[in-house]
Amino acid sequence: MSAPVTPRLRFAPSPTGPLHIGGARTAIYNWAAARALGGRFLLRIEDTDQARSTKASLENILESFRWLGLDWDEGPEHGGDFGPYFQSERLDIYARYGARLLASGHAYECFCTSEEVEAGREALKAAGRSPMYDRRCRDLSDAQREELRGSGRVASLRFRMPLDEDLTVHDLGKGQVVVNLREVDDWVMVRAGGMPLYNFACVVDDLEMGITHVVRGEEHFVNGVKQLVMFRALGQPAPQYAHIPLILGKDGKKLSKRDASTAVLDYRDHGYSADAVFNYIALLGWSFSGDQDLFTRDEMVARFAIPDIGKSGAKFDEEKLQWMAGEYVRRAAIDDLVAWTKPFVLAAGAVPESAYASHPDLLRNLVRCNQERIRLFPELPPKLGYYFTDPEPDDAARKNLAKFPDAPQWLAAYAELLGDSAIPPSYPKDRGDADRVAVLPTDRNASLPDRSAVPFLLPAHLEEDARALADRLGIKFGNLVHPLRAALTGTDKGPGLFDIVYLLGRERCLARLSASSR
RNA sequence: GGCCCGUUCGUCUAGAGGCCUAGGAUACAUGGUUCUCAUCCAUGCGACACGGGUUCAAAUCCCGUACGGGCUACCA
Repeated sequence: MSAPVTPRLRFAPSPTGPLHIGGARTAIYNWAAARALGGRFLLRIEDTDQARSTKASLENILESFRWLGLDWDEGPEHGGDFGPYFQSERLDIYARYGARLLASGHAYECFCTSEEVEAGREALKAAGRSPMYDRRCRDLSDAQREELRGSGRVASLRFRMPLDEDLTVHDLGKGQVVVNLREVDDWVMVRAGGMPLYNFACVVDDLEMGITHVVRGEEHFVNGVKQLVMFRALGQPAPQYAHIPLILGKDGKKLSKRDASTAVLDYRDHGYSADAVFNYIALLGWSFSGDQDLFTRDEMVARFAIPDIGKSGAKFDEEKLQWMAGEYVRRAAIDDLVAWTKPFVLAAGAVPESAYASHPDLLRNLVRCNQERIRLFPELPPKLGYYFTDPEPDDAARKNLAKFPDAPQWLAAYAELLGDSAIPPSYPKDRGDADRVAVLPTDRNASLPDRSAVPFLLPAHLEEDARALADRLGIKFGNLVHPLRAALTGTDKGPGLFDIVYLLGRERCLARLSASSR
């Protein structure tokens, strides 16, 4: 009996651009599979294309991982026993494998130039056959090789694929697929310059790093075939591959920038909850259960299995992502939500920065009062501005103010009522315990607390008093509330009006009322 | 062109021969709650691509067609 093998999975991006949604989904599935299997998850950087690899892309990928909550056990910044984890630092290892495959006859030197290979392809195409390398260097004699070398040509290394074989591939994503190997090129393993290419380096690393499962996009299916054959040539077992469909845009084609932001961090910058983005991406091609769309990372790990990944392409639907972002906002712990929205609030200048430190409970209440009214973080600042700056009434507010000629008198009456009431002072004054005593928004189903038990009248008391005032004035409650809201907030929508009065405080309310009833 | 894969409400999906007059979510519509908006609740709208088989029975199995996607680099 052989020893149990620790499952090891990897995500192996090339740092040639920001991490995009599709890559993130692949990463999530590999991560979840590693965790579900009780294995290890590693990050390997495939930077053999020196011309296109950048440091900024690497940083972007790592930051995307951190933001999404994907932790890796081995790789950049974490080390590990199977390093180095940058392919550019593993060149000697590739050289060793290249020599070995050359010696065993599984690889051969090719002296063709790119132009010659391309010309050969064109010729085949013209003859109605599949365009591929014509294999003219496959069976060169030693003498011929020396002659080519002597003429100044530099060899690349090609893999000698079987010429005629039906290979049965067992793919965790696609099931059993029979591939005619004659359809597959003698692919280049090492460039003429000596740099290894993807398929070659990938096999060496997956082997050396003990990778057991690989989940990746189906654009890699044929690569998988090449890699399988190379593992066989090495006499080593290949990982289990799962090739999964791509994420599509609205037009049904591979997701592109035309459809939506494709970079993961754009969603961070646009104020989406990271948990929501993780959850939504995970759902693109995998389902938690028949009737539950929202789940945590731990819940996903508890249920995830590679064969359950869907077989057909999923379209990226930004509307559902937004709904999900809203769900996560509504479920968020208040201190998290305050922290997440803070950069957006400050950037918009909606709240003085010092207020976060001097009036934390006021901030909590302000955010809580809007928690069910926003989906993305940038939606919050416009709803907070009027607590700190006198608003300019919008059209709807103006209309509510002008609807009844008597409204100014009603507002004056309300101002008088407020003037005689015990309500908290306005920011930046010290509001004492006001924002701790009242945890807003007010629960309409809660019973009315005793007035003598609290230092200030609570919103529920204020409402009770306002209803009494409306009765005295002989008007409907709504006729008082609508102009009042307009005068106080400059708009016709928002949290419960008496929560607003409470949060606005005495000075601001009275000032705005006197301005409006003039 | 060749090779490979896929096809359930607009979208994401559940469904692994009878539990399906196909379930959930989103979106949309209507109604309810409320001082507004939002939330929430209720209801509605809406799909097994098509054609043949196999079977007592098919969304589920097989074949074909159509449509869609991927690959076809000295990129990954």
